[in-house]
Amino acid sequence: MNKIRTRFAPSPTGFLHIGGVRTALYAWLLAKQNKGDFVIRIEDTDKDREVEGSIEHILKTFKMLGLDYDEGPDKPGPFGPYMQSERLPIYHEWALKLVSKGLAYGDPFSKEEVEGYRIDAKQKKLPFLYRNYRPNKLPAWDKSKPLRFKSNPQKYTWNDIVLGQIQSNENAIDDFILIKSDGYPTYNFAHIVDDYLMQISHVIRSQEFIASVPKFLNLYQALEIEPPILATVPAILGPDGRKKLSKRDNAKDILDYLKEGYLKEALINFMALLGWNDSTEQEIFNVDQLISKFKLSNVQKSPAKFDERRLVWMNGQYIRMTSTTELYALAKSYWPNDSKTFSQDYKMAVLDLIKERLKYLSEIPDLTSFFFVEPKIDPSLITDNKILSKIDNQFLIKLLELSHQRLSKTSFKLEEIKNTLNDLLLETAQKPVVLFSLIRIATTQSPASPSLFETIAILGKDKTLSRIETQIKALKNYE
RNA sequence: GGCCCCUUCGUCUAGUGGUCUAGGACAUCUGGUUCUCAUCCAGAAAAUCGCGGGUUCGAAUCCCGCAGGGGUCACCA
Repeated sequence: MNKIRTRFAPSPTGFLHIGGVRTALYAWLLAKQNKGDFVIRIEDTDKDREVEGSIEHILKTFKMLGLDYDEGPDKPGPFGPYMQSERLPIYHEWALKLVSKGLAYGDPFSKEEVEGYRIDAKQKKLPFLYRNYRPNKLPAWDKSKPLRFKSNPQKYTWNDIVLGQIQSNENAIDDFILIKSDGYPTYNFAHIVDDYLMQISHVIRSQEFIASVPKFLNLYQALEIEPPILATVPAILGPDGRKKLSKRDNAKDILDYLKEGYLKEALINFMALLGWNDSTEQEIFNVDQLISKFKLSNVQKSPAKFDERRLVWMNGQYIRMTSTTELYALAKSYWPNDSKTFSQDYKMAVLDLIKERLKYLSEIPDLTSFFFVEPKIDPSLITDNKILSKIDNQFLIKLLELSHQRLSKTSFKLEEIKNTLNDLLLETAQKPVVLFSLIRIATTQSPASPSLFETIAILGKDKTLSRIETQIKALKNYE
């Protein structure tokens, strides 16, 4: 059996979103699973649509996700170059093969004329078929006009690993353009030549190409080459479920997810599961498991809507599975500026504490600011608190004073803090909801924060006590 | 309009003729975990399997129609 070689062939028109990367991921998984090759080929045959910097951006996305490629524009291999714009002579050579066989001809019509035919067909509610207008005597190609393929309409039945058997009729076949008048090939032509020359075994692509497959099959026949194995992955729809995810609307750059602190393993797991599962109830798969379990034949036929909440959940799962040491390394660039002067041990302890409520790393500053900066007193935390607001101010002050006094006598080890405050609970006959909430507010000035004992243990004795003092003063000022 | 593809809880999905009065996960709701938020745990609600016929003792699963959705019909990929 020939080596399995898959490819991802983006055009450099911007960034990659969930949909694009998922298609690439499936191709990558298949290659890895079979010890094959994964190739990146840049389809830059439309100079008008090209966006500056896209290629670097796309390659960076692969690198950041850890989806390594064996050959690509910046990774030469035996079948290069991997930029279509650098392969123009190859396409011309193949085009001439068709010309010499009488299977390609110079387009005799102007753009306007073709457009006229198209409108005419539309008005008559007929499919527009260029071949109906094809002259009997094929015009020669002088390269100032596009080169068209002389199609040979017929029915096709082919097998798609995901979709199964697909049939088409003659109407799906038409004379399409092989080489544009600017000398660049069209996608329809270039990808077929390249996939063949690059010995691609499996072409995995998204659904919008399915309608063109009969045309491709017709061209393979004319070129007398074998088509690769085809697999069509379903589209990914936007959250509204109406249309497929697109850059125009809501789709986000994968690199942005990475920047926000989504872990690459979570992103990969999530994308893999958007349209694939291994027929079990397992939801969390590490990359190795994905490689060994992935099967194209298990890919869903119907399109899936992208629900970011599931991604958020999954990222949380991965954050919790990651050791704090590892997470600390990943989180380096996310700490707030004010944390600069604090030690690694301190930050590590903070991270360990907030880890279980972290959804993505860019939440770190919001969740941790009070560990690094003296928080501003926020009176509403008490006045808006259902229970504390009903308690007499004097009594709150007294509780804080007692807490201050008792805590000041301890060594501030976690166990001791715990015992001391529990004792105070008994002594003052207060419920945790009163005493602990009060101290928590005094020390964090935050509506939500990690558990009290751990929080103040990390904060340390000095800061804890001074913040309680500050709160007492503030309460006294309300008098 | 032609051609092609798709159709199970709000969402991602399991399911390949009987074990399905349809399972899991996300989201939602409720309760528990000495304080808030979260985590975790337990539980609830949530799909008459797009609709209509058929085949069969028996269908989400097979067949036929229909409907809805999507894609495509570029000198874009």
